[in-house]
Amino acid sequence: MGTGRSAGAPHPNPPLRRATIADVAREAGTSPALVSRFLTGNQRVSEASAGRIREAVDRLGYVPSVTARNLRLRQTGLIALVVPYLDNPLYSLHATGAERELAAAGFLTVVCSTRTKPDGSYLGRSFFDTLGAGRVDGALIFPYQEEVGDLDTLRAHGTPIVLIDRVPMLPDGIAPFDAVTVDNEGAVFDATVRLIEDGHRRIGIVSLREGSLSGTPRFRGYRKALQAAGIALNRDLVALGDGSDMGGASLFAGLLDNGCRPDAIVVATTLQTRGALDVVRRRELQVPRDLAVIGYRHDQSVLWPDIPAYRYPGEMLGEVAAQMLLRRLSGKDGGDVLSESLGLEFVPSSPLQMH
Amino acid sequence: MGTGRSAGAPHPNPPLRRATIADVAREAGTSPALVSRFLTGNQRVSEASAGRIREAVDRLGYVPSVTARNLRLRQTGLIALVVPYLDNPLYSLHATGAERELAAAGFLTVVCSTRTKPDGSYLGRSFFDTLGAGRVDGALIFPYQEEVGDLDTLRAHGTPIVLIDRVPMLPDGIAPFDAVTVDNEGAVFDATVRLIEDGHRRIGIVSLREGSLSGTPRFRGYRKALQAAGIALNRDLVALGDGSDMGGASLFAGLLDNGCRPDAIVVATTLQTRGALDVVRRRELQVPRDLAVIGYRHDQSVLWPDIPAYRYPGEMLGEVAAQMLLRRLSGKDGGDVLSESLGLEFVPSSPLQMH
DNA sequence: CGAGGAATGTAAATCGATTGTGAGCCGAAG
DNA sequence: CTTCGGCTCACAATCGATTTACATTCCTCG
Repeated sequence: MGTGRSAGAPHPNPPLRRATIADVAREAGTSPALVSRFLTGNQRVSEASAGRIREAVDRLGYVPSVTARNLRLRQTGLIALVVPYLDNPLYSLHATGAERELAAAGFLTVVCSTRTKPDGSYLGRSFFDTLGAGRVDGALIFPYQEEVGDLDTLRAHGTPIVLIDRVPMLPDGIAPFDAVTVDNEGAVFDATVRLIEDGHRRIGIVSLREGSLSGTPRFRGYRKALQAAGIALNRDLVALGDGSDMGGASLFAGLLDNGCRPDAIVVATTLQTRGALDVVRRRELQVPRDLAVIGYRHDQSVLWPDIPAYRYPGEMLGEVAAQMLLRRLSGKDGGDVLSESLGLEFVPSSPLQMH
Repeated sequence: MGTGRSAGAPHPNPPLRRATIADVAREAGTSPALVSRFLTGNQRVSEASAGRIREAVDRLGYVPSVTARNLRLRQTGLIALVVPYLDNPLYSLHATGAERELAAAGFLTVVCSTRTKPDGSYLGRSFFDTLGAGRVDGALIFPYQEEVGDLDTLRAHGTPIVLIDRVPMLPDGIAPFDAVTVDNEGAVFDATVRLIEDGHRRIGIVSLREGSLSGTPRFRGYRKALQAAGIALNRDLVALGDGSDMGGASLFAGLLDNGCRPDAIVVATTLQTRGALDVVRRRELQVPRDLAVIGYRHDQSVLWPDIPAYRYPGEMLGEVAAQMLLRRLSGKDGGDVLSESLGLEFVPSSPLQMH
């Protein structure tokens, strides 16, 4: 068998060689170990050495190699933020909140859109594979139904995960994932109750398909509120479907046109609210005179006409999820699943109203 | 001096040890080198070995360590996307476009908001320091004036950079950075010309402060169009200032109220357009009957009332910038600065109009 | 049958930082 | 004067993959 006397790769990529910890050690007349200890603060170093090292460091302009550090420490300093796509204010709000927290803790945020294909279809698990390969230290995930199986892939790799907004059903019951959710049931319940208290009886709802991750709780809130008030559920007043603004517009228009004559409508997502308001404007309806409407909104949405709405706490969602993940990474928490639910604030009227 | 017979750190973080390339080699009865060669495809491997390696790989569920690979190859597979903040549709559009391209090329996108402090002030260069530390292979940067000095810090580290949207002036002239910019001058020029052709003479403009990175070209477009038509510049018709929607609203309202009686107004940013339209609605102006307005928009903005506007190519901006960076990383390009300017498409009316 | 060359394979050095183990040195205690 | 304990510090192993420089085969051809 071969003996290979003097082999080794000299310089695969020799451009400007940055100073290494060894250079610093040499410059300071000490050993790499000591430099490392001084820099990380993991061990006391005599004032004399400390001074010499400090000097050497800025004489050489030394900056430690994060990659080398990562290899040794078996970590990456990266957190993945997995969302369907970023060009929706909702998700960029998540990103904003999460990134702020993570950056403060010294982590970089990697964004991963799972639906960037032109037709908006799912990218597939290849995606989670790259993430699972020790590529990131943890992940914040806004789950879609399709991702469920792949989530398990990731977890099998031991990557800590926090779910954002909703928690999907796994075939075998509830998924034991940490999660920060939103109390959509509560908001829709509250909205419906408000309308009832205002004297409305024929209350319609525009929301997401029942059975979908986000649709079910919303519809449940609606149903419970009616029930509590002793109002019978009228299927004609229920318009569930596509969550886009287009979808919201046609569902809303459908309610106005199918002869059920609602005197109030709850629109249960931000995009659908946008679409619904478009219909309101186009038909020149007077709200709330002709029809009372309560919608959903986030901080970036401009509501016109200016209807009351429940504010989706997007940024805080990202923030809280990040904090939860950081806690988990610190290993402070036991084995029990963490979970938190955020409420939606009722905003009587939109804030961009003063001039 | 010490002799240290048997030292070494056993396992700083011993949880579930993933299979390494050495394990695969052992399992396949060959050497790590060969496995590496097979996996990277850098060298032909006999069909026999290939088969055994393939088998070993999936028997062990081996996934290469990206970190180790990165250390050896002196790279990170990471591209930073530096924007002021993400909770503005504009920037999330950049992110969308960039991320799609980068992901396709096997890079992860790291988002870095430079203005996440509660008061929206600049995070400071500490930020660029972490990036410069070989933390990323390249960066896409949406530059603000304040970042200019720090940009140089980054470049000194040798990190390839592509600027998005605008290129800042450096104290010593033009910055030799690759960049993808937007032809704002052209758009505003075009808008003004359109209004002139429609017979308007008292044409106002709402835009950003002159002298600011983005304000100057816009105002220049406006000025040139007037000049070309032989119309004198009336300072009363010029409202430059804050770029937020609030700012746009008050600048726009100012033009209506300062006695200059404009019969048309160009609003030169997306946010300001949003604010201006808010004023239009509030005062129940009929556009374009009472006043002609041409604005800016991006794919996510809903314009109401429905005025013509120039579409800011946010997503494409991110896309093109990413492609440019990838080209630069591939080393194909020479030393000359790359530069590309994207036009703004004129949209006579907003697309979300059918139902 | 032996030389020459292509095809495959292997050992070991390397990327750059972290850390267990023990060596050297000092002053204090016996 | 010896010994012990406490501080500093240095050595070398390690994280896991890549790659150079050889070593081995295996053919083919003179």
